This record gives sequence, C-alpha cells and structure tokens, in this order.
Amino acid sequence: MLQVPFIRENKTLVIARLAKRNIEATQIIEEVLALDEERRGIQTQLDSILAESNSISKEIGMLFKTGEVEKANALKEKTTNLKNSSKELSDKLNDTANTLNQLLYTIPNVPNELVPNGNSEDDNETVFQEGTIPQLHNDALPHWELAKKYDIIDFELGNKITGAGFPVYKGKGARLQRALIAYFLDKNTAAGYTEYQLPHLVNEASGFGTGQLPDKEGQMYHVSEDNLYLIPTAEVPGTNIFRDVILNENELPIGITGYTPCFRREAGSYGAHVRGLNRLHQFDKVEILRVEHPEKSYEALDNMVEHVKTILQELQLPYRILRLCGGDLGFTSALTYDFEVFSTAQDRWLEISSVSNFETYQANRLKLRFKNSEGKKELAHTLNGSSLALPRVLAGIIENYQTPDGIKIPEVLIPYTGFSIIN
RNA sequence: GGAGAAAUGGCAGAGUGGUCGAAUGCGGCAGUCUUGAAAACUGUUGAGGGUCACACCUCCGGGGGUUCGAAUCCCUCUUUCUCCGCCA
Repeated sequence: MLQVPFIRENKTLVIARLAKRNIEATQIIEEVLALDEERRGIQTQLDSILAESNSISKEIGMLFKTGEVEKANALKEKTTNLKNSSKELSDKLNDTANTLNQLLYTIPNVPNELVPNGNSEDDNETVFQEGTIPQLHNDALPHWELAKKYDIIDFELGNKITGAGFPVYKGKGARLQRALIAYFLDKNTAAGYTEYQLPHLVNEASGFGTGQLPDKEGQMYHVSEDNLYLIPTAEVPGTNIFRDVILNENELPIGITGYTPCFRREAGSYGAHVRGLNRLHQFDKVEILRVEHPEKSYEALDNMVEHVKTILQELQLPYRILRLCGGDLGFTSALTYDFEVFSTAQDRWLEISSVSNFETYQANRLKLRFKNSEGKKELAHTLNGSSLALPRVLAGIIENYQTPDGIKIPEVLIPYTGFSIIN
C-alpha cells in the first residue's frame, strides 16, 4: 500500500498518476489525509492521558513504599476517570486507523511516468519485437491437437482425475516440461539469482503481504481446514521471505529464483481463448524476484527484461515486449513489461512473462526495510518476473517447431531433454 | 493424534507485580593502541508512533483479562522442544 507521508508530500502527482489508471482519486486522497490527521490527533490526546496515569501509578508505588496508604488510596480514585477516557480514546484510535487502512488498501500503486494512458490491453505499447515467425506447412495444428497426435499431453485424463484445467503431461511431453524448468533455473542461477524451493501453501499473513488478500481471495484455492492458500505464483512465498525484515544496505541487491506449481481458480474465464494450455488452474512457473535499493530498482527492472530476452532468443521463439497501459497495469505494480510469444498455429500472441517493479508498495505492507548509509531505515523496492511460465512457452514451442516429421526440440534444450524430436 | 516443558533485544541468557525497554555475555558499529592487522581497553548498539528537536506514548510469541501499576498473575490461541503413537 501507499505511504501516507508520500501521499501528503506528493498529492498532485499521486492524483495525476492514478489518472493513468482511469481513477479519479482526488476525493479518496483527501479522505486519507484527513483520516491520518485525525488519527494523529487522537494519538496525541491518548498519549498525554497515558503519560498522566503512568506518573500517578509511579507516585502510588512510592507512597506504598513510604507507608502512606491513605494518600495512595486517594490517588487511586483519580485514575478512574483517566482509565475511562483512555479506553474510549484507544477504541477511537483503532477505529480511525482501521478505516484509514481499509481505504489505503483500495488505492492501487502509483504508475511510473512511462506507463501509457489507456483502458485495456489494446492500449499497451509494444516496445520491442524480435524473432521470425515461422512459415508452417499447410496442415499445421494448434498445440492441443499436436498434444493428442503425439500423445504428450492428456487433457481428458486431467478432467477425469481432477477437472478442467489440470492437464496430464506424458512421456516426452513430461520430459520436455522438466527440461524447460531445469533450463530456466540454470539460466537464472547463472545470472546471479539464488535458487529456492518454496512452500506451495501459504498462510493469511503471506497472502496479505503481497496483496492477494484481502481483496483477491477469489483467485486462490483455500484449504479451510488449516486456513492456508495454494499459491497463485511463487511471488507470494518468495516475497514473504522478506516480511518484517530489516536488511543492511550492503546486502542489497538480492535476487532469488524458484520453480513452483501455481494454482489459480480463474473463476469466470471460459471460452475459446482458454483452450488447451492457454489458461489452466494448475501450471508450472519459474520466477525471479529481486529486492533493490530504491535508486537502482529501475535499472534492475531493465536488467530483468534483458535477462528474459536472452532466454527467448536462445529458444528462438518470436516474441514481443509490451509496456502495460494504466488500464491493464496490475494493482500493486508501478511499471510492468509483458512478454508475449507468437503462437503461429493459433495466430495470436500468448503472454508468457510479466516483469514488474512494485517500488515500495509491497515493501510497505511487508515492512521490508534496509538501513541506509545514514543508519536510517528505509523501505526497499521489490520486483519480480516470470522466467518463465511453462504452459504457453510449451505451446509456443510445439506449435512453432512443428514439422511434417514431428516436433523439433530447440537446440538449447536438447542437452536437457536427451532427444531432438517428438514424433 | 496423546502427555509434558517452553516462548524475553541480531544471538545466547537473567529477570515472578512498582525508576525494567529490560542485567550479563557474544556479535555489530565507533574510537584508543599498532607501520597494518589481531588482541586488549573505552564508548555505542531493539522496533514503531510523536516532535524542528526534546518531552512523551506503545511493544518482552498473538489476542483478551485482573490491578492504581504486568515481561512477571489469570484465560485463550499460535509456535518450538522432549516423550509416546502414526508415517514418506
């Protein structure tokens, strides 16, 4: 969430930038500032009452020691009023603070100046495109047909075992999937990211820390018996490593990577665009995360974009990079680049990575800080990105690499798969 | 799942109702000494709110209660450890 002092000092900027998201925020910002002022006023009143009652208590203690019981008892009566009003004030303080926080939760991150105006994905800005779109033979098939033809992914079997959106990978399909995971992790660790294996279920505090809770619980599977959530992305357990952490400045930057399955309810999204691997309830993803010094976070974002680019270049997939417009930008992000691979057989772009800078928005919730060179505590910046999401990369590979003789395996993956063609 | 014990500052560990935000040791930081380093010595060193800065307020696993006053007493939840059971 946003920091109140930041809002106070940059009111016009905040309102102007939130307008990129097509939000008219003037009223809510004014409300936040008013509530904060109220909160501080109540706090001051409460503090002085507590100070008084503390000093009376000390006095009573002294009187008992010197045996002046009568005087002590007289003082006791004085505290009754103080107690009542401090109780009242602290209730009021809690109410005000809660109202303020509820309001802050509803305000998304302030977009970076680079974020283009716009309403929907149609207004995203293509900033880079690379790779040649292959000329496929006449009976080229979409991946779900190829999956069936070569018996590498079984969607019906997943239906039987679990339900729609839980495909079963078989034989060379399973092996290709594992190869991709290993390849991505190797690329990421070679780039300096430390590999982690993270829990696939998280508690409420973690869901809250990265902003999935309280509003987006509909997106996550919930295990009510234990009050745990299945992770929708490794971002959740990965970023929560740093909840309530104060780092030393020299520990920055931190980069971690991890492979996890991801579980998403995707309630309400059905139709032609969710066929095959395009949208699943369970899928695999390798994630990269960084904790950065505020002055260096945008350099780091560019760095992450470059890193993901090299992977797609090596896989020789045609892709493009989009800068998300205000209307399409995620709630917690200040600037996001989406990577899309072109699926030739489906004749459409598939999102395979999303790389974002959250600035202090998550860190503020997480209380992730570092001690700067002056010894003062400052919120760090968090960033993350997929490198990469498996299913659509897999779809892109099997569609773009299909030949009349079978599906070829990209050169860089052959050491990982142990075979060069699926036929 | 059953029985018992525990949870205090970065770590270890004292503190059982009244200058305790908390002894002591280690670690960290600064300095003295040294050509430099180590050792030794001296000082400093939790977090949040608040203030121009002080003052002041809150926090001893979380929540609630008793009391004029709680790290210390009571209730409850969570976690950890030991023993038993189960088990990849």
